[in-house]
Formats: sequence, structure tokens, C-alpha cells
Amino acid sequence: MGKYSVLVIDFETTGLSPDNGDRAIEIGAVLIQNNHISDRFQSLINPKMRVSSFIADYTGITNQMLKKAPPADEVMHRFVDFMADHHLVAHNASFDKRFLDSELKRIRASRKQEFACSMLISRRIYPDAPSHSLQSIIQYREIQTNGQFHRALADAEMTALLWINMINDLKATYGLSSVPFELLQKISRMSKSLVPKYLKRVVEERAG
DNA sequence: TGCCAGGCCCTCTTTAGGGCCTT
Repeated sequence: MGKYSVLVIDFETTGLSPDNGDRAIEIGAVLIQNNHISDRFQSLINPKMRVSSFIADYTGITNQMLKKAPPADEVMHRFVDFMADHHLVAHNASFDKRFLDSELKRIRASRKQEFACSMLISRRIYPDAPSHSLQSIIQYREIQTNGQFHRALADAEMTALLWINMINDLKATYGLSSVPFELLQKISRMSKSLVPKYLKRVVEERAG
């Protein structure tokens, strides 16, 4: 695994909580290598339960579409191979982490690598943005979209472009030559006011 | 029938409450 490979993932689900019985209905993932998108994964997932009209309206994914979709165990086994040991990223990662771990547990698999959250990072490096929802922050940074949101691959792709954009902005603002996953993960756990000082110190330490 | 998430973050804070995010 390269130091700079990151897998951005996104789930569409039947609801907000796997602990309350909610299931994944679509998974999308985009691989970033050397700061560019290099591979993609997408599949609908048959949750073996009906989705509410709210979810059908929100995602555009209907019960009819899901009836023909492959079951979760089949999709998740394929995804485990794709996921390999890449670092993981998601927008509001605590949500996707819960569903990933829940679906992995059902196939007796587990995740070894860590997550970073693009929303927590964007709150720190774009503190003046009016909102840090994925759609808002994409518009705020004027990132090109195809207009599709709330589908797994489209949202994973938008999150990947946001991730690349944040790295490029940090390089431009602080003169950093590289911005590895671990640095962004550390920023995401840091108090907002400490981030600029910390990044300046990183630049100084790298200069030796 | 009745239940209905969870983590982060700010503030009128820590003996708490509520908005933001994700579907």
C-alpha cells in the first residue's frame, strides 16, 4: 500500500442506525493514488427489507431496483478485496464507519485500517464555509460536479475531489510539499484554533 | 404499542443542551 493511497467510501442505507436494524443499500468507493482518482467500486445491495418512501425519494433507489440487486454477503466479499489495506476516508466518517463495520461483521470480516473524516477536516481548514455538508462544501470550493448527490458512487467521487482539493489548498497555503493521510487525520482531531500553528511548525520541522 | 443514532462542537459548559452532519 502506498503512503498516499486513500480509499473514499460512501454508503446509502435504509436509515441512520445499524444498531436499529438499518442496512446498506448501496456502496460506492473511489481510490486515490498519487493525488488522482485511479479506480472505482459501486454496487447496489439487496437489504432483504423494504426501504421507506423517504429513502426512495432521498436516494432515487427504489424497492424494485433493490429486488434485482445482489445480496450483502456477495457485495461485501467483493468489497473486502477492493478495500485491501488502503486508508479509508468518508464525509462524516462516523456514519459510514458504523455501516461498514456492521456489514463486515455479518460476513465475519473486519477492518484493520483507520478512517479519516473529510467533514471534520473541512471544518478546520474552511472555517468560514457556511455549511460543511458535502454538497455545500463542494459548492463553496467551486468543485465541478455532474449534479448528482445522494448516490454512493457520486458522493464518494465528490468526497474524493474534496479530499484532493483540501490537500492542494494546504500545499498552497503552507508550502507543504506533501500532505499524507496521517497529517490530515491528526488535524481532524485537533482543536480548530491550533491547526494553523501546527501546520506552520510541520513546515519548519521538515525544513530541518 | 412504542420504541426510534451517535459523534463532534459550541456555549448562556463540565451537576447540560442543542445544532450540525450522515441516511
